[in-house]
Amino acid sequence: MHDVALVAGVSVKTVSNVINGYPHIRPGTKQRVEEAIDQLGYRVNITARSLRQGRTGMIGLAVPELSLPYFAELAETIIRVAEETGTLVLIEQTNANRAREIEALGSRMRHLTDGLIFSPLALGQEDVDLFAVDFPLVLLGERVFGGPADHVTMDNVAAARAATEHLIARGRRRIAVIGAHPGERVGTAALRVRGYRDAMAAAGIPVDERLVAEAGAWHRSTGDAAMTALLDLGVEIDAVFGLNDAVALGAMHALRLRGLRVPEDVAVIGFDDIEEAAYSAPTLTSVAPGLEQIARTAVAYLRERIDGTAPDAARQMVTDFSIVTRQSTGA
Amino acid sequence: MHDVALVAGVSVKTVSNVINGYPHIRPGTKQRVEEAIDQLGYRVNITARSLRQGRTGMIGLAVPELSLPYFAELAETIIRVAEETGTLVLIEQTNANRAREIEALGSRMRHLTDGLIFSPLALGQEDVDLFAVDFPLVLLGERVFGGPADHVTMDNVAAARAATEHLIARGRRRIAVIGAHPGERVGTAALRVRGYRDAMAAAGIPVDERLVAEAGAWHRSTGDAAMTALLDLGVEIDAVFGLNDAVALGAMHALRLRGLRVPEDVAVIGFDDIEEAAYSAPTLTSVAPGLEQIARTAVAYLRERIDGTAPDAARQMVTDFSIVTRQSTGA
DNA sequence: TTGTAAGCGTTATCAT
DNA sequence: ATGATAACGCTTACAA
Repeated sequence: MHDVALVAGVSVKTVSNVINGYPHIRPGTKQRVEEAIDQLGYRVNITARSLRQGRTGMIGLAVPELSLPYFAELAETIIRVAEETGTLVLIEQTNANRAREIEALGSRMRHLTDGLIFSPLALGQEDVDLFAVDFPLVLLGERVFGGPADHVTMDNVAAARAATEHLIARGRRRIAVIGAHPGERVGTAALRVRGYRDAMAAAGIPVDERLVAEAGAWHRSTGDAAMTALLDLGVEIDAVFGLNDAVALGAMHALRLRGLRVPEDVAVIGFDDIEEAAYSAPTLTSVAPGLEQIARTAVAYLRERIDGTAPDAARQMVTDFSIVTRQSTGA
Repeated sequence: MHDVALVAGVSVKTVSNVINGYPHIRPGTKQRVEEAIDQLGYRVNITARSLRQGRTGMIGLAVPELSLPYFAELAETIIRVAEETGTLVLIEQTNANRAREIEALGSRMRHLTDGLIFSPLALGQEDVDLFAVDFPLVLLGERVFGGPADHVTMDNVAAARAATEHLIARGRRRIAVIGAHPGERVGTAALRVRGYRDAMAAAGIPVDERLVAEAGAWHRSTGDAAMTALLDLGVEIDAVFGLNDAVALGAMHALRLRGLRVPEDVAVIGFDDIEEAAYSAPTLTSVAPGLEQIARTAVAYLRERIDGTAPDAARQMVTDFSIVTRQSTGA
């Protein structure tokens, strides 16, 4: 910058003014500076600017793992949306590990990012105080409610209820749930199971507790295993509600191995509407969470916190959902 | 840091020494400093350190899009591996767009990262000069060979040949290829098609050019479309080689719609061995590229360039591959 | 409209 | 073994 000033015959301050679009500059001066910048191939040093301004222009995104399609799609969307305001995204993978999630709230990425979008999977309601941090924070998901940070979530109970009603409307009554977390009060699993129970109760169908199957981590493999265990029980099943698409896809895999047809013998619905759902065999009906809306809201909330234009009180945004009907439930 | 020095009764330099593990410090001094750090909750300001050292401890990763499973898994692995040496990863999505890929080589991320791992999809051999940059760069993939930067690639010709031989060994002769890029000389598609032709020639099977189907972007949707077009031609087909797993999965989807059974009527093999391949219906045989090795090599190469311990000449590493046999070819 | 000077929080140099 | 001081490259008061 010093060199540019020298070449243009101005001071560094004027160079800085030109770079930052300060309006009151004589056109001739501006042009000379810009020529000097081109001539020298000068680029501002973001690190120095960050140090001076106390901001880096980066935000953090803490997710369990990018190899989980939902989080890959979430990251893709957040990076794309953040870029619209010139914000870069630093991704941290927590592996849904408690210690790593706690670390994400105070790690090295702090002081390097202006704020954090955090999707916890191990921390829960009992850890709510950990989210009272002194930097801009937006929480995603359903592990924590009423916490001290902005929160973007969806109405999981209503969405799960709608998913279950979708199955009931197609004549299914022996509906299994895969992915429950027994003992959990809040949290995605608990809320979705509650929605399932609500729908069953409203339809007057008693819930066979054997059909509520646990699966800790929501992967294809755990869905596969849980479904297999369920089939081994020998209980009658005519539908499956996978608490996310991965377990639903794993469950379909297990059903296929047993020679059961989807949807003729067993209808299957998932949750997340990942891209894969549109290409699985059969294609998978799923609850679409509106990723774009989630991402836009989260980035906007965080931006407002960073800029200091947000209200003091923590906000909560409940995003929309819809059901995308595909072959696995008879489309 | 100033405050810590004050509390510990030492100079800032000593605090810095303690933080950076400088060996010649009296144990008592060290302890006082550490206590002061704890007491004040002090954390070093990475931005200031970066400014002073001229390094940020971050590297860039430019990929087409995280919602493509292969690149999500690649990003997952690179982030994990980089973390082992305390390196953070800033991801940039180029959307396989030429302008954005060029920008990735000179964007704002420069000056903010110590180097770049770049997987180009639009730039090719004719752009080789663009890769002669003045910062540490490691290229991934097969778009460019003999360029001025370190390069991690696999032997695509051999791998594609092995994939084709896998099909031939199972008695298939009418083998379609999906995902060709006509007119391309180097580049992933061209190399894999060459491997296919080599295998066919070695087995004495003439190549029916109608079976070499184009698909520009390698998505499930384009694989689906290309397969459908191929079936519309009415040519006989008993196997499909999808040039990546996404097109192979899309092709399986199209086959299914036409009532063709995999593998009985048509065997299918893919490329990349993404996690989904193990759970598709049927499960998909695929060429596994050894992601961990690719990631480790790329990060190590970049690290050595950054540290100045790499040789002057550009290096090229050819990573291993293997074929994972699954149901789609009769496992 | 432009320039001067201070300072962001570190680390490197050089003393001591 | 530790300290004083000068940078790193930029932006922001404030002055002119």
